[in-house]
Amino acid sequence: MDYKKQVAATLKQAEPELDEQILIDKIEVPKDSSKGDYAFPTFILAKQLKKAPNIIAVDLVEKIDQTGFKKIEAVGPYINFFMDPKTAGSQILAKVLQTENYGHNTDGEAGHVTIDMSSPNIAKPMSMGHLRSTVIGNSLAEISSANGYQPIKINHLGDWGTQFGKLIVAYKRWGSEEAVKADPINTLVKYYVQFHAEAEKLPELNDEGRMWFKKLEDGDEEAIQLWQWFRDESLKEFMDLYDTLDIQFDSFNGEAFYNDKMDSVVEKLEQEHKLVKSQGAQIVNLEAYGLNPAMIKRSDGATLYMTRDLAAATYRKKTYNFVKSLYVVGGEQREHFEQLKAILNEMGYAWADDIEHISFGMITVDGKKLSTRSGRIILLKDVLADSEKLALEQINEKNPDLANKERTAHEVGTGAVVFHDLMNDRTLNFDFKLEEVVRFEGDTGPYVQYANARAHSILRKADQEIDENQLEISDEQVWETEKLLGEFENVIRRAWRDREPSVVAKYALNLARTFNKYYANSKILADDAELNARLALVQAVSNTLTEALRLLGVSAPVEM
RNA sequence: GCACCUGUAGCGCAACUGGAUAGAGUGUCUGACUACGAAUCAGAAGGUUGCAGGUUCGAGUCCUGCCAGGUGCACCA
Repeated sequence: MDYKKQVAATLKQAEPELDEQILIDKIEVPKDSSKGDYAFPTFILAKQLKKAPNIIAVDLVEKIDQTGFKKIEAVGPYINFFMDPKTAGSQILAKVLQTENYGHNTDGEAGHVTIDMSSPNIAKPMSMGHLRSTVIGNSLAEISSANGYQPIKINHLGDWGTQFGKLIVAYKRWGSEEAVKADPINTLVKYYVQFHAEAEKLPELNDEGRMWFKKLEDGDEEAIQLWQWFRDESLKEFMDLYDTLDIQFDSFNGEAFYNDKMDSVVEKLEQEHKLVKSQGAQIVNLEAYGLNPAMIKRSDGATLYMTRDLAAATYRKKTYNFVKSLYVVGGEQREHFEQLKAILNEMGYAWADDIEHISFGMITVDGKKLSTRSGRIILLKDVLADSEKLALEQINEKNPDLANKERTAHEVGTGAVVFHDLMNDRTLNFDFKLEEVVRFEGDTGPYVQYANARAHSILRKADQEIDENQLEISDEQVWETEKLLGEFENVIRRAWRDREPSVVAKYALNLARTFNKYYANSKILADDAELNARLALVQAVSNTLTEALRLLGVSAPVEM
C-alpha cells in the first residue's frame, strides 16, 4: 500500500505553494523504520523557501495537520511520518485478502513478451549453466505476467550445426542403437568425445563430419533420420528435467527451424545495401555503432549464429508481434546481441529497440569456467537429485510422520536450488559449491517455505473462518509485517522494471524473516478479541509468500 | 591493445530513483524448545564500501584517473 499521496497531500495542505508531484517523488521510505514509515527530506525546498532545511522541517511540522497519522516529527532536515499501525495495518490486510491476484498490475496491457530461454544443445547434458537461463527466463515470464504482459516462452534448442555431422560419423562407426536408447545423452556425448579423440589421429574424420552435415542440410534421408532420432532422444531427457522444475514452454523452435527462413533475411540486407564482402565473407559494417563487423555468411557460403538469430527475431516479430523480446543468455554474448539489434536497426526495423539481452553471470568451479570437453561440468540432474536426497534426510530427521515425504522432499530440494540461483543479482558470477546451493538454513528457499509451512500450521490449528471486517491489531509488533505486505505491488513492478527475479526473492526472505520474528515473540493463537485479525495476518503472509515463491518458480508446500 | 562487467564484514552478498548511525545471511562465541514446527528466534564480535581526485547541502551509489579479477573482440554457438 502506498501512502505517499496522503503524505504529500498533508504537506501541501501545510504549504500550498509546493508542487504535489515533486513531493511524491521525493518522499522516501527510511531504511531504519524507527525513523518513521515515510520521510520527506526538506533540502529541495531550501531555495524555494529561502530557509535552512532543518528550519523548514520544524516550521512545516508546526503547520501540519496530523490527522490520520500516529505522529509527524521533524528530525534535523527530515520530516518523519508515522502511520497509525492499527488502521493502516487493517487496510493493508483487507487489501491483501480481498484483492484478486494481490500485487499484480495491468501495466503491460496484455502485450506479448517473447522470452528466449534455456536453449540447451541437443546431444549434450544440461549443466548448471542452463539452469540459470531456464529459471531466470521462467521467473521473468511469471513476473511479466504479474505486470499484465503475456509471456511466450521459447526454447531455442541448439539442434543444428557441424557437430551433428560429427555425431553421425561417430554413431555410424562406433555406435549402437541399444546404447543410445538406454542412456541417450551420456552415450551421444561419449561418441562426440570419442570423435574428437580419434580426429586428433585421423584428421580426415573432420572432413567426413562436415560432409555428413552437408548431407543433412541437403536433406539426405539417412542423415535427417539420425538427426531427428538424436533430437527426439535428447529432448525426452530434457523434458524430464523440465518436469522436475515444473517449467513449460510455448515453443521448441530451435536453430534448425530457421533453416529455410534465412534467405529472406539475407535478401533484405542485400536490398538495403548493407552487406559487404570482406575476405570472402559477407559482413555488415557496424562501425557507426562502435561495434565490430558482424558476419552473415562465411566465405564458403554457410550461415552463422547471427544469420539464424536475425531470422528468429524477424520470425518472432511476425508471429507474436511482441512488445518486448527477451533473450536470457549468458553475459559472454553481450556483443552478439548488440550486433543483432544494430543490424535489425540497419534493416529499418524500429522494433529492434524492443530486443533485450537479459544477461547473467557464469558459473565456475574452483574459479574456472565450465566446459564439457575438459570434463569440468556439473550436471543439473545430479545437483537436483542430491538436493532432493538431502531434503528427504532433513524430513526424516525433523518431521518423520509427514505424509507424502517424497513429494515434499522434491519441492524443498529443487526449491533450494532454484531459489539459490535467483536470489542474487543475475549478472554476478558464482563459484559452484554444492553445500552452498543445497543449504536449507539462513537466506534460502527452504527458509521461506518453512515460514509458510508454519503459517499454514497455525491456520490448521485455529480451524476457523476469517472475518475480513475485523482486521485491527493493537500489538504494534505486527506493523513491520503488515507494511511489507503492503509493498508487494512495488516489488512486482520493480522486479519487472529491472528484469530481476532477485528483487522478488529478497522480498520473500524479508517477509519470511519479519514474520518469523513476530511469530517467535508473541502468541498468535491466544483466545482474545483480536484472534481473528491475527489469523488474517497469518493468512495474508502465507498468501504473499506463496505468490512470491510462485513468481520464482518455487513451490510452497503447506507442510514440510 | 580496445570494449564491457565486478570490487562493500573471514566468506558469499544487500542497500529501489544520490539521503539520516552501510544491513541481513554464513562462519565464530553465547542464550532460548511447558508459545501455535528449533529448517526457528535472541545476543556478542566483525567495516577507511579497491585506491586517488571531483560534482553535490549530502556519494557505496554520479563523473575522471589508477589498481585488481573476470568476460568479449568475424569464418563456433
